[in-house]
Amino acid sequence: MEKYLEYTKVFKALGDPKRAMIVDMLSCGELCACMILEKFEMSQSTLSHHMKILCECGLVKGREEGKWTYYSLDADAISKTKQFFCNITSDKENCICKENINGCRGCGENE
Amino acid sequence: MEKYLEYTKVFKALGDPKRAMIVDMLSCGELCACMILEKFEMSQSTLSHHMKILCECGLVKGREEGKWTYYSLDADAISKTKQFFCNITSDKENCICKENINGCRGCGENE
DNA sequence: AGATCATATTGACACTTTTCGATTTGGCGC
DNA sequence: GCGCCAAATCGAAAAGTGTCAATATGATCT
Repeated sequence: MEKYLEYTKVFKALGDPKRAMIVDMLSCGELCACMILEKFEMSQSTLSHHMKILCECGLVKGREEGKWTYYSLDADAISKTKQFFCNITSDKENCICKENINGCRGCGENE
Repeated sequence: MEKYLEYTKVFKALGDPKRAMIVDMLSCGELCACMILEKFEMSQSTLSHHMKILCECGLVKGREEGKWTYYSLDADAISKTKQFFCNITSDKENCICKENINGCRGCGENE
């Protein structure tokens, strides 16, 4: 159950087009906040807020260097997320849907 | 840009732990709504709302049979989503972050 | 030390989302 | 046709989200 919460946080972060674009931008390497800001019509505080969400879910890491902050993707978080997505979308043994659930006549027990 | 919107809708749908669990449940095969409902502490109207969101983003398909509605994952939507996720998280040519952007002194131009 | 620049934080607002109970719709069996 | 069942829709309340301007923080430069 906590596993779901952990990853739904990541999906929630990606569930905003601007944040998804930011991830896309970062996919080729580190960028400082000011560079990301240039590419969006968005106030500086709004960008900072989006970056915080991306960092808090683990997908992005921030590295401070002097007055600048450089952001980059966290490869480990990304591969774990990919795996989680594959997990919840592919067939497996002992899945809930294979249990015999009583009281639901729509599930094939008495037809 | 529309591509982002299309898929962020999917991520938004997965950005709720209960919906992620529902997807997980459906990963092994079709289930009727009543069976899903049994597994959650959630009102019937709330479940119906979640199923609508999952269907609207394309991840899930509903099939009506008599008074029951059976839900299942859409394999095509899933593989496309996986691909989109891989796309925005992996390195590529001509990425924005490789452009030479003026005015941002934090991006390595004058150090 | 004071000015300036890059970010982060705060507070406020509009908008969206989650949730429920109540109602509606449509199928099935008597 | 009538009542029952499964699911969808409606309306409302509470919580969460995206956004901005204003302010705070903290580093660098003169």
